[in-house]
Amino acid sequence: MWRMARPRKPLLSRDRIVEAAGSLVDAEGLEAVSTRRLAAALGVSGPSLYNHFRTKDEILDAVADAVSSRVDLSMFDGGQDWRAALHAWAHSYRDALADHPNIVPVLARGPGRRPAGLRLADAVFGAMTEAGWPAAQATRIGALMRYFILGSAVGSFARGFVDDRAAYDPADYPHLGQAHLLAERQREVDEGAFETGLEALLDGLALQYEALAHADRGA
Amino acid sequence: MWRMARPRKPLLSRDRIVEAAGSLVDAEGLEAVSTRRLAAALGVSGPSLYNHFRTKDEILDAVADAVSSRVDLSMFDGGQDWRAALHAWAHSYRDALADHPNIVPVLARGPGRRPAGLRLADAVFGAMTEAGWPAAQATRIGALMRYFILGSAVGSFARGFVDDRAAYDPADYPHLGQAHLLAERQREVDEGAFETGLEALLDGLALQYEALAHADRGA
DNA sequence: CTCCTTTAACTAGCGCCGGTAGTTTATTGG
DNA sequence: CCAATAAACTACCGGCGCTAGTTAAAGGAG
Repeated sequence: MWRMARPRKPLLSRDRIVEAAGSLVDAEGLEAVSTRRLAAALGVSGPSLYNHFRTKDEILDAVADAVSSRVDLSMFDGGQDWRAALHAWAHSYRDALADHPNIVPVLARGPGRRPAGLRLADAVFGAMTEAGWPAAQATRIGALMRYFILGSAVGSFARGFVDDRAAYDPADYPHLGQAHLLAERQREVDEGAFETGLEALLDGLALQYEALAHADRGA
Repeated sequence: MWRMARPRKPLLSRDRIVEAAGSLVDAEGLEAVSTRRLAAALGVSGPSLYNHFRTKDEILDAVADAVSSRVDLSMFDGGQDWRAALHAWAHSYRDALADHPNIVPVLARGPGRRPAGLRLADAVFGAMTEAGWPAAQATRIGALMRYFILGSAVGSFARGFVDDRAAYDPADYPHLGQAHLLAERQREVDEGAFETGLEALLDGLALQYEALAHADRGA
């Protein structure tokens, strides 16, 4: 028999680990990811992962960052209207998260030091100040957009309901008579609510923006 | 020595367990809660908890539901304006979550079957239809408010930044020169962003509401 | 009051977890 | 060429959620 030591070609790399971890998270959820299972999927023994990452959390952070890095930021480059850019960005952001909903809780731990997360914050802040928003407002816009998008991804509304009429007794919940129907229309409900909320948010911000422009002229 | 069997008075109750679990979550975070640690805090052996709950998740769900149940819903009873009611409700909801941020990820798993979560959904849906919103829109409003509030609680924006100028190299992030300042103004930044976003959301919904009334008159 | 079922505590232990220590051997830099 | 480093391994540690089986008190049925 043979004692396995350092192989001629490395079996692992950070990229390979992140990719396998991402697939596992997508396919089976966050709780299903253990270092042993991940290692097995890579054809390797558990502790080998620790030659490439210091902790399991570091691996998950890298997976989350890979998702963030897929968010399109190009709309902030062109001379696009701030509102249109924000709208396009929000959709790209949400789509990226909706493609990988299981990793969202990790993403929610904060833009922190993950480079792609920071790149998002940087791009939106830069574009808003460029468009004439004061710095304090630009910061708030970055934050509140993140709230809304993250919230829609982490807390699907419709997903929480069960397709079972009996679960929502009208004596307890007088207005939820149709709630069991939400279960089967999950995707549609969540997408509609997202779009409605996004439009409302942007309409409201546009109102603020106009007031700001007025105040400028007045001064 | 003595063999401990059934005590004269029960040492545990669901309420006592939920309360202790809530304190532990608040004080040390979700990951710090293990059934053994929780049991120790209650002066009891680990498996005893399973006489009162089927799983650890059930305990955490109960903690989350207790937080939800602290959200004020009274503003939906009085004949208050839908907008004012929604504003007051959103603040009460956010405050409840901000008081116990560590349990929010559990809450995010969905309004599901947790009774207090359902009560929230029921109240806001009922109030919006009462105010004249069509059912489909009322559902969306409930969902999108949840997105925003949950997102603000689960994904504090400012909390993610580090009070270290060097962490945000202007070569990588040209607009984040002041980002390290966010760390110390965390609370202020998140509260300001929440209020700005909430106002924008409500302003935008009011616009839609007016358009709706117009269409009604037109028909 | 007695007896029997149920209840609420316990101890022992299973399989899995994240992570460490120490070993082996191929690669790489001086 | 040789020393240092790197990348795999095996063996293990303490802690995890949870189950099984035990014990004795509580509570209801006759």
